[in-house]
Parts: sequence; C-alpha cells; structure tokens
Amino acid sequence: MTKSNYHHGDLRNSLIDTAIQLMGEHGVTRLSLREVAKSAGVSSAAPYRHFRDKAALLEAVASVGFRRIEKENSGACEKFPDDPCEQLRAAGLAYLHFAAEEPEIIALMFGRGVSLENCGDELQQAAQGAFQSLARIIEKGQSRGVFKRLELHDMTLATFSMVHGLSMMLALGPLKPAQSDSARINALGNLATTMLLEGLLER
Amino acid sequence: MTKSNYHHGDLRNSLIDTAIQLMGEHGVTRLSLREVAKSAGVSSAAPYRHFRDKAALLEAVASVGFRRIEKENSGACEKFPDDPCEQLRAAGLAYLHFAAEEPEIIALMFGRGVSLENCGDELQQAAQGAFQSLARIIEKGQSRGVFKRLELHDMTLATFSMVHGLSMMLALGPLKPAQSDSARINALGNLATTMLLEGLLER
DNA sequence: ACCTGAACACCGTTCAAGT
DNA sequence: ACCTGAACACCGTTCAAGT
Repeated sequence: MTKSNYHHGDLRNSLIDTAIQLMGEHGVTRLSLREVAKSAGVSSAAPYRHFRDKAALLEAVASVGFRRIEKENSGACEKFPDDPCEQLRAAGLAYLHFAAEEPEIIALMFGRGVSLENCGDELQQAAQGAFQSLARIIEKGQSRGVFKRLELHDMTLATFSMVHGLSMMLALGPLKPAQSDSARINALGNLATTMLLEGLLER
Repeated sequence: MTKSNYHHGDLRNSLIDTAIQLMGEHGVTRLSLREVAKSAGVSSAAPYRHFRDKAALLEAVASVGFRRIEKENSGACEKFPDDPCEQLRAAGLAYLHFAAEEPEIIALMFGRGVSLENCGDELQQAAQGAFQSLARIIEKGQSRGVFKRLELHDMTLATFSMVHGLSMMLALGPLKPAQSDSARINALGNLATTMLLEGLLER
C-alpha cells in the first residue's frame, strides 16, 4: 500500500520523507541523493522527474520546517489569545523543542544547503509565512501598548534572531543537551524570553 | 617566495588560506579538498599529510573565525574600558561586520560542516575563547551593577544567541544586505543592542 | 619527512531507451 | 508520463612508490 503509492504519484513526497529520515540518521552533510533514491526504492535518476536538483529536494525539506514553525507560532497565539508575552514565550519554547527534536532540519534551513534568497517560490513563501506569524505576535503586543513601538520589521528580526540563535546552539552548538532534555530546554527558553522582554539592564 | 614556502613547512597554513579564499568565491558547499589542493599547487593526496580529513581542514578554518571573534571582543573591551553597554554594542557590531564580510566562514562555524562537540582541541579552545571573551563583558556589567544578576553562563548564551542569530540572517538569510552596506549593518546592530539592553517591554 | 600517481568506491547529473 | 541503466566528470580517501 505505502510502497505501491510511491509509483503512482507520490514519489515526490516519499523522497522528502525519506530525506528527512536519513538526515536524522547521519546528518545533512552525509546525505546523498542516490542514497535517498535507493532508500525510497527507486533508481538514482528518478528524483530528477520531481526535483530539478539535489538542492531543490533540500529546499522542499526546508519548506517543511518553516511551515512547521509557522504552525507552532499560530498555535501559540491561539493558546494565549490575550497575552502577547505568553504568546512569545510559547512560540519560543516550541521553536526550541523543534530544534532539539530535528536539529538537522534546522541546520539545513539556515546553516547552508539552502540559500533563502535564490530559492524557489515554495521555500520563499514558507520562510516568509514563518516570519510573519511572529511579526503578528509583536504587532499585537505593540497595539496593546505592552511592547515598544520600534520598527516592526526590525523588532521581529531581533526577536527571531534571539530564539533562532539559541536554537542553533541547542541544535548543533556547544550545548547540545542530553537527548532532548526537556527541562533544560524549557529553562533556557524561559530565560531567553525573560531577557528578550526585560533586557539585560537592571531596572 | 610565497610559493616556495608552501614546500618547506607552510603547506598547512597555505591550505587554510586557500580554502578561505575559495569559500569566498563559491561557498562552503561547493568546496572540494581536491580543488583546494590543486589551487595550492599540490597533489590531491598532499593535504592528508597535514589534516586527517576534509573535516579537519574545515575545523581549522572555523578556528580562525572564532579567534577573530575573540580578538574583536577583547578590542571592544579595551576601547570602552568603563562602559559594559558600549562594550557590548561594539562587540556586536564587530561580529555583524565580520559576518557580512566573511559569510561563508560564519556559515561554516555554525551552519554545519563542523560539529563543535566532536571536534579537535584547537577548535574547541577557539570556540570557548570567543564565548568567554563575551562572558567577561557581561560579568563586568554585573559586578558594576548595571546588568541583571542572572546566571552568567545563560546570560552570555542569550546575548551570544541574539547577535549570532542576527549575523546568520545577515550572512545568509533573507536580508543579506547589498554587498556590505555598512550603514544598514550598523542600524541593525544598534537596534539589536538596544533591544538586548532594554527589552521588548514598554517601561 | 613530505609529496606524487594511480586506484577504489562513491557522488551529482544527463540521456537514450524502456513501459 | 514516469522510470531505468549506463555513462561522464567529479569527489574523498588510501597506499605504494618516489625524493
């Protein structure tokens, strides 16, 4: 059933899934297109019917990651409909847990292997969607008078940078936690959120 | 002179320099060890006398990057010996300019291609040195009573994350500026520093 | 001690040919 | 329309052999 699907129209998605799984096993760096093809039960040339490039397949995987982040951000909004601070905290924590869960996808999304500027529409839109879902949280905070009214785009950028930078460290940095140590991740996320909200300065 | 050096003891450094230059031309992703060797005027097997691996060469390049950051941080300290806020701002700006100048080295240092946990001593020490030079700034801010007294390591981490996340965006993100647009970089760095110091919250 | 040349297994990509 | 098999140029790495 699953297998036969591969050969009547779903090869594209099957290749994406296989790539994600293999990346989880031995990293983006060591991922070869031939391996993905073989593992999906298809010849080395078959992927080229669905992706222009190896890069195009990687872009598709990165898009999955960005859509996931957008979904988490939206979820955080709905969970705390009236509290932008808690929305931010929830969104940040979700991002961090995602990074701990799927470090290789995060590495792919930003690290390299995908360019984010000379890329296809799918990835472009997925990335912008994720960014805008965060901007919406900040904007709401501004309109409620709890956040500063600096330039929205730049504030979003700085916020994203903080959480993303932390997730990079978690995903592949010096402080990769002992296999998804949930408590440690929460502690870090909460600290980062507090610092983001209140700043370094003593009041 | 330079060329003859390559063949009496300096091949190691020559390979590092060549790799950095080639990365600048066409990115880490497309960098091959054979190409580095050829470009340094040496056979494909020669690098293996000086580096265990292709990965080991990349680690050496990443180390160069971390040492550069440490130096910038120290410089920022000396420039404003009595003002931790300005130290932080100067360090952040230097990091951002470095990222704009050598995006591929930044991509290598964090993006992937170097693991930072299963790595050689040289890289380990270089990375820790960079981290600690930042921690020193924060610590001084705490002891002068201008920064909050949260856990030093975590505060350093969050600070580093903010600046690093921003530099990632600059280096290879959606907002790569028009070839080292210095004014834009400064504006971003200043905004990030302000947000870092004062937080998102309206006072 | 340091480097070369040839070799091995693998890779991305293309293309004629099959169904 | 979608896939295969064989081919091309390239890659990382090893190793005997050269100086």
